[in-house]
Amino acid sequence: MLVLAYTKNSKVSLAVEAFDRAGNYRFGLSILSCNPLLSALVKKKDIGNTENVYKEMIRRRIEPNLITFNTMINGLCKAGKLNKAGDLVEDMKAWGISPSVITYNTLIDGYCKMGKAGKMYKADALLKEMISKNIVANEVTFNILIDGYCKDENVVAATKLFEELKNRQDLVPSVITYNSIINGLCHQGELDKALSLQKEMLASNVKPNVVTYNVLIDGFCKNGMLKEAHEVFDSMAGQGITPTYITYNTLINAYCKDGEMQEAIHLHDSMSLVRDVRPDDVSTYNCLISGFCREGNKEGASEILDEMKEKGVRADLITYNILIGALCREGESRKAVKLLNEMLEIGLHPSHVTYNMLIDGYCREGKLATALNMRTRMEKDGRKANVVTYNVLIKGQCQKGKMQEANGLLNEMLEKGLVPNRITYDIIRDEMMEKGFVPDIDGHLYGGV
DNA sequence: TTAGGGTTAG
Repeated sequence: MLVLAYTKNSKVSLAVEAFDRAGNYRFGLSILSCNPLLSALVKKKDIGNTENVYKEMIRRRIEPNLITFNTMINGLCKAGKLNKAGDLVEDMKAWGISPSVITYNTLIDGYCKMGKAGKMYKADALLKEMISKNIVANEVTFNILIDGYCKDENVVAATKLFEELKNRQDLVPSVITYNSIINGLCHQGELDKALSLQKEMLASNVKPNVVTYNVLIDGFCKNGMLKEAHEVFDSMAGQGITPTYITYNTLINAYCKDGEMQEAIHLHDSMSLVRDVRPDDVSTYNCLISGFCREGNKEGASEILDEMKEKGVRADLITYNILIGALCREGESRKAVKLLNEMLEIGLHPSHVTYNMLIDGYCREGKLATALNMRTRMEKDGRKANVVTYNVLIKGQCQKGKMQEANGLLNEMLEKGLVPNRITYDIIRDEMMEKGFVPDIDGHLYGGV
């Protein structure tokens, strides 16, 4: 009972401890406590403990049910462990449990959100497999695929599914469907189409929500139409929609990127006048710090940091990343490493972004050996080198004229199954080919050059 | 089980 009580009170680590103790004292633990605990751990993105609790459940012969498997598969997908998630589908069958529409939706979403080429092909294959097993796709299935195609910059495929959904007798598009497709259109710069879909929502009795407005505001901002973005923002009140801190962050960030720090600060100040909007979220401060750093205004940035301290708002991973990035770009990698150590001291786990910026910082200063040491440190910290890491290192080697070393890194990256992106090709073209060096790597790379 | 903002390489 203790496990469930702690889980319900969001005391997840205490719940895990109670779960462990329950094993030793042989207290009865039922699936009714285990499933919520697994679900809470997944929500906390604590995949390590999620997997441990699951293994322990099996060891203690607590029989998993459909919800257990769906929760586990969701957790593994969110952690990017798609293969393990697939294995669990086989496990559940062995337990005599058939995958449900939720199982398939979860897996399809996992593939949709994976950053790999051809992921939508895999997602579509899963959809076909699901249909072949007479499991009927629901509105969520459509939403997941529509969003996946939009993020894959294939709005045509997304629109096709959207039309299919509208033609179905048993299903209707929801606000989430519309938001996904409006977001996709915004990213393609098709603001007119996005706005007409917003009108279509009203005609179909689907009420736009704050996300709809956030997406439109961001769309206008990212297409350099700040005035129009502000107009959408101003129109919210008339529709009875209250902006959230995300709405403000979107606009504040756009003004920061436009170099209009005055307007950004003004917006931040005005947040405190709106009911239910917290002006002291760390993410809003991050927008402002990033804005000041971008224009090289150190005083501005430290004023914001001081204000955060005054108000008791703690810097997070992204705050540190912004500051580390700024120092690295200014050739102050040593100071940046001090911040890296500081974040470790206060218990913040540096991300790929943190390490990649530091590696890039050293490369910019021509300190290639130190850059490679930083990669070692990164991997010791459990962050595997990714495409950005290799791009940065390859460029660093090229700029020092070390073409064989650059080529070696390129091969290494391909051997690890990392997929080169547009920037990799730009580096090869601009740095390698330009210097008359022909990359001595296997054929599949040339397709994109 | 699904949608929105803030940090990296050009």
